[in-house]
Amino acid sequence: MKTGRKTSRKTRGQASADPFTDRQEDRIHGNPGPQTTEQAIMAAAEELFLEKGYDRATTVMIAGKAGVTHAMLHYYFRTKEHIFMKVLEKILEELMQSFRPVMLREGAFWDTLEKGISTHFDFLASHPRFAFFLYDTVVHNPELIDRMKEKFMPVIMKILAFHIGRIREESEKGSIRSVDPVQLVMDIATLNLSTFLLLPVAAGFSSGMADAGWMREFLDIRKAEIIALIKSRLYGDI
Amino acid sequence: MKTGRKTSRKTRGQASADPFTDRQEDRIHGNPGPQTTEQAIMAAAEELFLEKGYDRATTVMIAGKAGVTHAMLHYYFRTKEHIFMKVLEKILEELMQSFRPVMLREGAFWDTLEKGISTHFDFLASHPRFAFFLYDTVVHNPELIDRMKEKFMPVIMKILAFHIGRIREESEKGSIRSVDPVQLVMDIATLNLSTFLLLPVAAGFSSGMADAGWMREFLDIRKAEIIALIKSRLYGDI
DNA sequence: ATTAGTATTAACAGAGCTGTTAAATAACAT
DNA sequence: ATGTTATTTAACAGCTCTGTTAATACTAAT
Repeated sequence: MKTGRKTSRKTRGQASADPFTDRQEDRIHGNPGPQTTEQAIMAAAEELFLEKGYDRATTVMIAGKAGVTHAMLHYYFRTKEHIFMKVLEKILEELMQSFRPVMLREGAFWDTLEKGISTHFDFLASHPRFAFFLYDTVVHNPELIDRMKEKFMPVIMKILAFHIGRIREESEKGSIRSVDPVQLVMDIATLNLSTFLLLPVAAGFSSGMADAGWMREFLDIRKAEIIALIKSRLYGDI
Repeated sequence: MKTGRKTSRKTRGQASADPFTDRQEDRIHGNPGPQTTEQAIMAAAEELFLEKGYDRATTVMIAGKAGVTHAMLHYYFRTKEHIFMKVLEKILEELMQSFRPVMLREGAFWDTLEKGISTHFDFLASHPRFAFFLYDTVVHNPELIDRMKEKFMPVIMKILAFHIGRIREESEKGSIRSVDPVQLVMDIATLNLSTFLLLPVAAGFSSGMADAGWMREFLDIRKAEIIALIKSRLYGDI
């Protein structure tokens, strides 16, 4: 045992021969069992990038969590930036998906808007680190976001334009109070986002955060409060 | 010229002999002129920590901005953490100071609250990087905040308790709508903070951000909107 | 002018991080 | 079995960052 290699080698499904050209497509289909090394690394990367952001999630940590050497990360994804982009793309894709249903609703104005607020909030709740992750990336590695912009900006703009347009109509019609539609959308976005941005801080304040149910309860209250805020802004009453 | 030293050496006022024990107190008094090296480093550190946060503001950069070698930073402050704590303390002190006047007002409820919102907002506006800086530190280097907690937590709690108490009174008295005081304070804090947290993002969206006056105008509108939101939440009307 | 103490620098040490590579091992086709 | 290819590892190279140190320049007091 000259090299000091670990005794047992884990056996995973094999990934494609040359990961960069994807020559062989011998991926296992619906197999829920043992991941390929490539998948294990992706999963670990997603977890760690969300938890720590780009800079503080090191390739060594990611590989460690996936149970391999960090050389494997470079073997399959070549650079840290590469794998980060894959993770980012995946997460943004989920965000877009979660908004699709809202866009199709053409019901009463307030119902649609409330549903939009609620959907946005629920998406963030089901990805509690997303707000932090996105903010951290925008602030510290904006160039990584920039490369995604052309792909996702149009969708975001469409969603914003949709709601802004409807708010403007109602405002002109006089069925809601006169508001600046852009400001109202900003109200909603910042209230929702900052709930999750500041969640760790809020947890620190909460003395009884020992119990697991705390967060669920807190988020329910918070969501109701945000909706009440916006509704009273638009209608006066609740 | 064996050592390759720079030709002209800058002459600054001298700081104390042994900076750690402060043996000599030969600091220049009201002198607004040339800073001591120590002061130059502090000023550069404050600027860079606010701009980039703890991790990305390197000792080399700070010293460079102050016009000296990074060895000087360690000479005067021993470690990066030391100088950071000094900067943090200074900034938090300013924050506390800015709140003092609000605490003394005992006028009508809404006037006091509006003044509180406005003061908080204006403080953030006059330190546009403060929200980012604090958030970045809480998230990435919480241990640095922890060491400040015992000093500043009581003051923060007092301010919060003051407003929460008054909101609760009014709510029970029936002069405002029934609200959860904690949620309302959270509404205010997150609306104000996130305005500045997301300022860079907002600037990116704003097409006409070329003109310098943009930010001033944006912040005025935003502040009015936040106050309107809270007021309509409490009173229905505006 | 000499000297003692202060301020400053260049150079280096040590740590952690990303990315590369040669060699070892496993899987597989023949 | 044998050879070919895919996977994996250990070791290392190069970079950046913090902190230290020995040597040098400056200042002021005598």
